[in-house]
Amino acid sequence: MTKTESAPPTNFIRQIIADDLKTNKHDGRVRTRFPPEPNGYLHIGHAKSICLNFGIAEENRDGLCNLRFDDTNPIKEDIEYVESIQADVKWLGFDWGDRLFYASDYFEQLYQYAVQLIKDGKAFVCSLSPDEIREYRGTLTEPGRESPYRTRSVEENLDLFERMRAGEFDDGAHVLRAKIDMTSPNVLMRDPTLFRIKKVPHHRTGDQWCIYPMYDFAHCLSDSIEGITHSICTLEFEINRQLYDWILDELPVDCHPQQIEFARLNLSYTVLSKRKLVELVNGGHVSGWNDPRMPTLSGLRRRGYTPESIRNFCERIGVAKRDSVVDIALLEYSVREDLNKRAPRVMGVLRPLRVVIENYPEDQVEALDALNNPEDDSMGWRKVPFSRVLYIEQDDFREDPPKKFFRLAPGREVRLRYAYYVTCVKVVKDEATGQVVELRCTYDPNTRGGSSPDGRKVKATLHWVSAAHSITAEARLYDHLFVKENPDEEKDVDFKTYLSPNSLETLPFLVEPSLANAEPGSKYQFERIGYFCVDTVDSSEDALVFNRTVTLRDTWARIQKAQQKKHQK
RNA sequence: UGGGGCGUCGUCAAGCGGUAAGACACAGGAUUUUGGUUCCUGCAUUCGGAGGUUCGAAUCCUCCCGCCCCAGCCA
Repeated sequence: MTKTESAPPTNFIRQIIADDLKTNKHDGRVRTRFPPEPNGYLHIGHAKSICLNFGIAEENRDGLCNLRFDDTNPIKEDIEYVESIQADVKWLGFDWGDRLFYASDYFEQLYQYAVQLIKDGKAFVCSLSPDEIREYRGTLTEPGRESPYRTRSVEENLDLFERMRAGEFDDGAHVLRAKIDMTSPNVLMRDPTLFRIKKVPHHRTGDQWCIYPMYDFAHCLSDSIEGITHSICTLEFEINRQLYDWILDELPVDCHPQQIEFARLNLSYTVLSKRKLVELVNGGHVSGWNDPRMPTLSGLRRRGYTPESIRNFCERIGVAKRDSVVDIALLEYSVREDLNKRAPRVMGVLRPLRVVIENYPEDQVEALDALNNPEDDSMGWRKVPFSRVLYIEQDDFREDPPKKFFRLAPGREVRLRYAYYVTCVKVVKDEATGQVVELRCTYDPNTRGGSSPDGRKVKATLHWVSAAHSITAEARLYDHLFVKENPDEEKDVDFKTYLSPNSLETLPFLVEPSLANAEPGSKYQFERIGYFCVDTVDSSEDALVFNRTVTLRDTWARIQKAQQKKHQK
């Protein structure tokens, strides 16, 4: 064996780290962190970042990745989110050990660092109003002007800052600002705000604080305090790097991590911005953060996605700096690949067509053997009841079969999976509508199990369910949330106008009796239909609910599409 | 029109001066008791464009074009 497990594909970040290791830049340490703000649920885009940060730590000897909540804005944050985020990271399969941190753990240190900056004449208390600050900031093409409060003495600044902390002032009365350069072409460097007053209780520190650090101040210092070596973030923070470095350069810290930016994930037919996801939840367009149509980790989990499939997906999409939109087909491919190996096969009928086997004894029932997974014999066999009255899928019968339609048609013989060869001898229609309501068939008793001693072949194998033995469950058929590949392509059109009306279709589902005790969360392949999992929220023992994770690849559907196109020409 | 980034197949993405990996998608074909899986085969004479350097350029230089980000007391 020359190859064991293939190493994760390289990317520019792994290269930087490899180079740093070579030059012993951080004494050979590799320390990353995943720093979510607890103001929403994690989505597949976060998974990319989690896999990157935790993945890099796992790949390197003594590599570690911290989980740190960037909880510097109590107005938006909530304990509900810190809990769901931890659950999601764990579910994905990553472990932060004892390194669960919060920026709020560092509030006192951060305050002291700010005091240091004031003492060094590098920060001042500014009493301009928010509007005035904006005015003074200038524009992208014009330099800003210095605040009239910029020249306050160190003593006055110290006093004011202390009183800000003590709660003597109202929200917005003062802020602490860094003294950098109001003419900088980088607007972020024009005396950025470091602390602001918010008389709001914090989900962890309660009413201990009424001033809270801004992201730019808290993030770099939190990284430094934790001894992070590589601070990996998304592209929009590229311009923040200058400030990140400024703060760490001006303060007496002994760890100055390197910020590295990569492109965030975009996925076709969905949206991945917290703001938009919140909008879908609050607007009632989905049932919640864990609606199986949501690209959130909790939604994907409920939909039936496995952590492995998501990690494989994240590995396949790569990491780079260019904006991109990954085809959702790649995500779907990743679940199918995983579920194909592990999901037991079962049978169920979504749109039933009644079939009566005329030469099968009225009261006879046979328990036929069915293989649980052709990909894995160790998963064993099960019994499936067969009787005179069955249901097959409406799609599996055509009175006038078109070219290349191999399934059942008048006079045609097909195989019922693990059962018998049957031949359609009569089509029963509703007199009023002309609709096919029942098929009369005959079976060949010599084909029990699905093969014929005379070696004759059939072109199709159909799934089926015994009418008297099937269980009626509910199927929830999910499809893309949006009809447009890139729902937020046009700036002047609300992304919600592209919400798909067909993202959820609910149908009764006739399933084989072996499913009677199916556990919530368990995953199955309904043969010839797709992968499903038992819903963890709405399913109960006497009312099973199956969520369709993803369909099987459907070559016949593609042939049909091609034929339709031909006809249109 | 300030600054910071980015442009390689339909979609991601390797490539780091020696003559365009891989994956998904797509199209054929083989095997198949799932039109599933698996397995073959095909799929960028060309790297946003134009010049230049070089024996040799996607890789180096120059100019141009296009896209993204920044003017929260959000992160």
